[in-house]
Amino acid sequence: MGRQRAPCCDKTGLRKGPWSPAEDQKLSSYIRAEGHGNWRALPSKAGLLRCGKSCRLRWINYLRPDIKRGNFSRSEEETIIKLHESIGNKWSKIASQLPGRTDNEIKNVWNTHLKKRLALRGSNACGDEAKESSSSSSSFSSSSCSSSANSSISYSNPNIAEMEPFKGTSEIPYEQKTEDEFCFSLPSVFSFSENEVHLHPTVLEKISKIKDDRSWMAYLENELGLDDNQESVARDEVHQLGTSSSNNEILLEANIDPVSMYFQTWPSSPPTF
DNA sequence: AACTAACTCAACCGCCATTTA
DNA sequence: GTAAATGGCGGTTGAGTTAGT
Repeated sequence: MGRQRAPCCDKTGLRKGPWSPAEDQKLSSYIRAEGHGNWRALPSKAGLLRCGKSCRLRWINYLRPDIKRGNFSRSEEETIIKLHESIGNKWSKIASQLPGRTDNEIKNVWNTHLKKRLALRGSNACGDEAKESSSSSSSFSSSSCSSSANSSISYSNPNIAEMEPFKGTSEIPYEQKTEDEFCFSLPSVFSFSENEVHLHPTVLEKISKIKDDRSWMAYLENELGLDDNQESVARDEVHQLGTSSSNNEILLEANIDPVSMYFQTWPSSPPTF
């Protein structure tokens, strides 16, 4: 420790910055054919003008076939929050509990959404938190209100290896006590277990947007003292949306190979329909 | 329509841990 | 046992995008 070391590679003549489709294709096809082996040696073997580290990162964070893209589900967010509470910024360990998610992605979600949300939790009541999380671009909102009420997971469990996997769905009855609880429970109404259906990221994004919009509208209507029936109406609409068989069919139809989708749609953004 | 601020996320950097010679 | 090589991790940055004025 503390000893001097050479840089990971000679950076002269190496490309930096965003990866081009051709580079992705080279890297991807090389690793599929040969495996990555020695990362440092890989770029020259694969014909890439990139640092080995850069290749590794690109593969792990983007090209790996089992990568899951799209917004984080409510259960994923809760998992992150709870694991972070237990082990701190151990992103790779947290990522190991979330198949298909990368440490980098989790770190980004934490820094952009979850950290702020928890900060608000500390200073505000649940109502304010609902506003924040509903305006977030992240898919579902989690909250101390809902998670503490519905989770049996110990927050301070020091032994992560023994931690139970979190349920992808949680049953929340419609008889919520407050509008806040109702708003927080909305995402659960939609929780299609990811073990049951494989949703395309773009579909997930659309659904989460609908959910966010509706829960936010329901919240606003209550905050503004609009028709008392609004909440139940919104609740019914939400329920219908979440349980409609036609929606499920649409989602099932969206089971598309993410790798092939990726190579069909450059630049590196989630594919669009 | 133009400008600015805020946000997102892919990628880089540097350090630490582990493996190898 | 030691030093070098390599892999992996977490923090940070900055370009691109979106939202607000």
